[in-house]
Amino acid sequence: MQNTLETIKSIYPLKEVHLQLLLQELKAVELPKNHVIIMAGKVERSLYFIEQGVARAYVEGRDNRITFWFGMEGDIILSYHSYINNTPGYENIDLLENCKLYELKTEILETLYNSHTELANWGRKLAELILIKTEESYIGRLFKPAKERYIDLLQTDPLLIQRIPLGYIASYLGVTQVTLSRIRAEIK
Amino acid sequence: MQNTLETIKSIYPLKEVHLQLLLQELKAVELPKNHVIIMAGKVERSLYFIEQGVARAYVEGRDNRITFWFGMEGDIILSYHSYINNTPGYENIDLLENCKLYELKTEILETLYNSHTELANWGRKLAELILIKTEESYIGRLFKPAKERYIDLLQTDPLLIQRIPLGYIASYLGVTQVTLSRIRAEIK
DNA sequence: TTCATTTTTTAACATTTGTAAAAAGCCAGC
DNA sequence: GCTGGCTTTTTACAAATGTTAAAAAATGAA
Repeated sequence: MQNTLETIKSIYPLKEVHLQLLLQELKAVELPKNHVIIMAGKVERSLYFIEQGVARAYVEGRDNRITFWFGMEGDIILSYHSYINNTPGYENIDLLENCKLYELKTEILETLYNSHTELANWGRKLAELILIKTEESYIGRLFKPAKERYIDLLQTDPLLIQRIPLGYIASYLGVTQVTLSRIRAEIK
Repeated sequence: MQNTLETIKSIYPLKEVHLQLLLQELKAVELPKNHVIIMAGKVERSLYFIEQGVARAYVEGRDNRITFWFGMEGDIILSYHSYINNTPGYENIDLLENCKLYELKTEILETLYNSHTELANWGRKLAELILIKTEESYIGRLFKPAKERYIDLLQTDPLLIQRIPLGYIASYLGVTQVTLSRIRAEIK
C-alpha cells in the first residue's frame, strides 16, 4: 500500500497513533477496467485511494460526456457532494484500467473528525488541497487555450497521456477530438 | 455585522465561546469602489467577509482579463493559495462598489485551528463549502453553453447582474461582450 | 500473421464566435 | 436640457472550431 500510505502522510503530518486510526479503516478492493465506481445522482458512502490504476471523472451533457478529471496512483477518488454533504453528485467516475484501491467509509471519517483534532485538521488539509487543485485546473482552463494546455499536459504528465484515449483528453481540454488531432498535427 | 455573522454561523454550528473567539478577531474596514484588495503574485495575510458591496475575481490573460467569481453580501473574499499555503495566488480581486468588510488574519485562524477542534472543523467545513461551490461553477461551465448559463444567472442572481457591467459578465460566462449581446438579443 | 475492432487522423463544409469599428443608449455634472 | 464619457449593441468580415463522414493507422485476439 505504498502509494496510498504516501498520499495519506503527505496531506498532513500525523502521529503514528492517528495514522493507525485511519489505516485500520482501509479496505483493499480490486476492480476491473470500465467499472463505474461513482455514479451521478447517487449518494456514495466511500472514498477510494488509488494504489494502482487510472480513473476519470465525467459529467453527462445533453449529447456528450465531458471529462474533467484524471486520477492515477496516489490520487483519491471521491464524490465531493457525497463526501461533504451526503447528497448525490453530478459526476461519474469510471476506471480506465484494472485498479487496486483502498476504500474508506465517509461515515467513519466523520466520526474521526469529531473526536480527534489532528484528524480534523487532516480532513481540513485534504479539502484545502483538493480545493487548490480544483481551482488550478479551473483557472488554467479559463485563460489558456486548448493547444497550450495540451502542451502543458505533455510536459507534466507524459505517462498519463499514454494511458488515456485521446477522445477523453480532447474532452478534458474542452475541444472535440478532431480539433485535438489538428493541434497534434500542428505541434509535431 | 448581520451578514457576516450569518455567514460565520451558517458554515458550521459553533458554541458561543468559539463564536466569540472568532468574532473578537474581526476588524471592520471600509474600502472604495475599484480598490484592488487581492493582488496576483502577492501573499495575502487576511481574508474578508463582505458585509456590504460587490467584488469580483479575475486573472490576467495574455491580452485580456478573465473574470471567474463574483461575491456579494455574505460571501468571503480570499486568495486560496495565500489562505492555505502562504504562497502567492494568481487571482486579482477588486471591489465593484464601495464596500464594508470584516477582515480576519489568516495567521490567527491557523492558531485557532490548532487549539480548538470545533474551530478546526469550522475551518474544514469552510474549505469544503468553497470546494463544492468551486466545483459547481467549474462543472457548470464545462457542460452548459454560455447562453444557458446566462439564463441561469438571470434566474438565480437577477439583482447581481444589475450591479455588474456586462463586460465582466461576458467574461465570467466565457464569451466576448459581443457574443453576450447577441445572446441577450436572442432571448429577448 | 491475419482479421476485426477500435482509435486516430484527414477532408469538406457549416456554424459559431471573435475582431474592429461605428452607432446607439445611458448617466453624471454643468 | 446639453455635453462628454462610459457602456452596450450592431454590423461586416475573418478566423477558429464543430459536424459528418470516410480513410488510415493502431491494437488485440484467434
